[in-house]
Amino acid sequence: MAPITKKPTIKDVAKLAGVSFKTVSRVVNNEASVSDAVRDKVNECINKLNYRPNHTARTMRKAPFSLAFVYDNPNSNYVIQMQNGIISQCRKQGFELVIRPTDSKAEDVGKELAAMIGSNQIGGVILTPPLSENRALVTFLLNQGAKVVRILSGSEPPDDLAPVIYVDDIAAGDDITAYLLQLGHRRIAFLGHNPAHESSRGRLQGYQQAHDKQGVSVDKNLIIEGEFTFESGMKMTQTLLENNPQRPTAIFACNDEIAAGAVFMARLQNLRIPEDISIVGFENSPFSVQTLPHLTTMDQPNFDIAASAAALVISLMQEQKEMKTSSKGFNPKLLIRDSATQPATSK
Amino acid sequence: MAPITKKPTIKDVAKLAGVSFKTVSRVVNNEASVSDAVRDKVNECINKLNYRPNHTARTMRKAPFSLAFVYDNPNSNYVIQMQNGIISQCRKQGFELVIRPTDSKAEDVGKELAAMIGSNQIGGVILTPPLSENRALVTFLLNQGAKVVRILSGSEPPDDLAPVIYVDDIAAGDDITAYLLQLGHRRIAFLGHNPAHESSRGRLQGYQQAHDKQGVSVDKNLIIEGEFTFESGMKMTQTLLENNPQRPTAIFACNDEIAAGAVFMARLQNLRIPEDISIVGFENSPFSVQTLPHLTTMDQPNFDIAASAAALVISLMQEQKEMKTSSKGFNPKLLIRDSATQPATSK
DNA sequence: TTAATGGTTGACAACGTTGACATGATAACG
DNA sequence: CGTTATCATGTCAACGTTGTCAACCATTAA
Repeated sequence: MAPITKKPTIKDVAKLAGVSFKTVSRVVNNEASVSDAVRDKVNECINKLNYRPNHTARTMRKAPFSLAFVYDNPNSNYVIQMQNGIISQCRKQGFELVIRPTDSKAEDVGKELAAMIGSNQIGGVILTPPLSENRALVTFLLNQGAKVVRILSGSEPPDDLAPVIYVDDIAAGDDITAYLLQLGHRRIAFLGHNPAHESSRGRLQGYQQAHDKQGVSVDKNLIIEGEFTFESGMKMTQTLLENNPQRPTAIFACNDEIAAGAVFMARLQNLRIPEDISIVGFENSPFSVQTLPHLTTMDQPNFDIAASAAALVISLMQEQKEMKTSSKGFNPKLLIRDSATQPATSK
Repeated sequence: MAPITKKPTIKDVAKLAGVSFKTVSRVVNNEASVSDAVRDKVNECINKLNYRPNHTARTMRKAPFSLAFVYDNPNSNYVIQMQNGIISQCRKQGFELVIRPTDSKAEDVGKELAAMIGSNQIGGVILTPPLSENRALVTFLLNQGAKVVRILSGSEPPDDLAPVIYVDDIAAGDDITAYLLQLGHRRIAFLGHNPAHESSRGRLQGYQQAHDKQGVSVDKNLIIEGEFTFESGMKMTQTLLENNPQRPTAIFACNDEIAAGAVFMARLQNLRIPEDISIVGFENSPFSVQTLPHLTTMDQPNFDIAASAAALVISLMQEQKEMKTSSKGFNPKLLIRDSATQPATSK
């Protein structure tokens, strides 16, 4: 293809087709009242000139066609999955995505985003935890005139501020704990307790709930605090094994990265998995297949969650109404692989 | 902060300050000939109204202030690091980043990007391997009128098509191999050979080169083909150990993920690291600290590489000249941690 | 035959900004 | 004092598109 000299405009197309540029605009926007003959001729000229409507001019005359994805999350896998989900949806609807990583100083995020909204670059924002838990930020963004969708942990939207895509960590924590209990485990450790972390709280609550349902009591010594990292997973496992001479028969790790660390540490201690100790993860991230054996885990459909959030913001941007009722929930599903089995004693 | 009714424009500021809107424009753009008194008053009014220049209108009148980052890479850590580096630079210079993941079908990428360039959304593109190796794509994008910067493996730019940020994998492969040789290793395995993968080729070449310099011959059986993944790292290690009764004393893994897989598998085979076998990685990714011991590796400054690529595209977009000479090279540096030591025999 | 209808099309302004140019005031110079 | 250069500011068109409204033509109803 030859180098282009200048980008063709709607007027160039109009001249070539012998119609007014307004008619071309009508064709481009698929408006009704254009005769078939004219429509065909215009389309032909558009192709001939390789004309692309100027996104910028369009945005100026109408509304922004871009949305922002704000993340403050050390987990690259999570971010990339979310990002890909959002982009996939954006592409389908002709929207563009602008990325905004941040360093958790929520105030600065607010200012920066306000600048982007104020400058008409973006019309909508998708927030993930922990940013999405910041109600002040949400309110602030709404007041700036942006559409906001939050991705949150919970069994229902916490308020009517803005639509929420929620993931039920309690039910999921319950499910996977129930699975371990049903296998016969009675001493199940919980790795990754973190009161400041919404998902961690939810999963722990589900863990507790499943025990209660079965009338099994929880040994508090088996609940270990830590970060959502591989390294922390190793350390927590070490702590767990050192402090509990009566070894737990199973470990519920709060995410796959912790679980991978737990598998690694357990092997270092010459424990076989799952024969000596069962280990389950959470999220179905790439980490879950970076262990031997592969992890039984909860499959959390991040891509779909993100796509669904994107679809929601876009619909908010298109309709002018508020649609506060359009929240949607996702339930992670148990994904059985090879890292959990019946405890030795019950065999 | 109260909900805003309508975004203030330059004219609102002008009215409030009692000057013409052109003067406000001058203040906003930091142009010279504005008296201090007026400048101060205008700035005051800008703050009072919380005015933000409309990015869209600006883009239309001048040139696009956005660039695209195109990736086709399964490695989330890499993508996120690059992305963060680019964004950090963009932010400094008031540019915006648009993300474009793709599924390696180069032709579609070209079309999509052409559409974005044609519609004036973006003025520049940053390409990473393997997309950046596709000269047809680069030429195509240049012909569309975009500025292009490629990130490539090599010791110098391969051509004058467009500026290149290049990472010298050969020198780096040489460096880390030389380190192992200098420790006394004579049987060093190479994991992750992949002729289709530019970086893999370069690192292997460096590996060979270091051996040649020392007059040490390479045992071809120690060069194992595979993917850049944890799982492949495990498999390659297993193959390596099975096929070589005379065990290598060190492993050079083509990246940290492979190395982590190697560490895991070596442990499964009851090998101590580094006492029984030294293992080094490449990239200094998060994987390099997700093993015990932490990996000696080559530190590849992805963030800085990306920031530098971004700075380059932006300068190309700003200057109208071509700047074909502005390529820049990076050399990964040896990062010594705990996974490599002298071989047992030489102790 | 005339008026009303409905489907196509075009003329023009507008979005918010910057660039080119014009104007007015002040300072510098002979 | 008159002329010119310099600085500060303003006026207006333009970027490429869409919204508003008017105009046109062909058909149908009265």
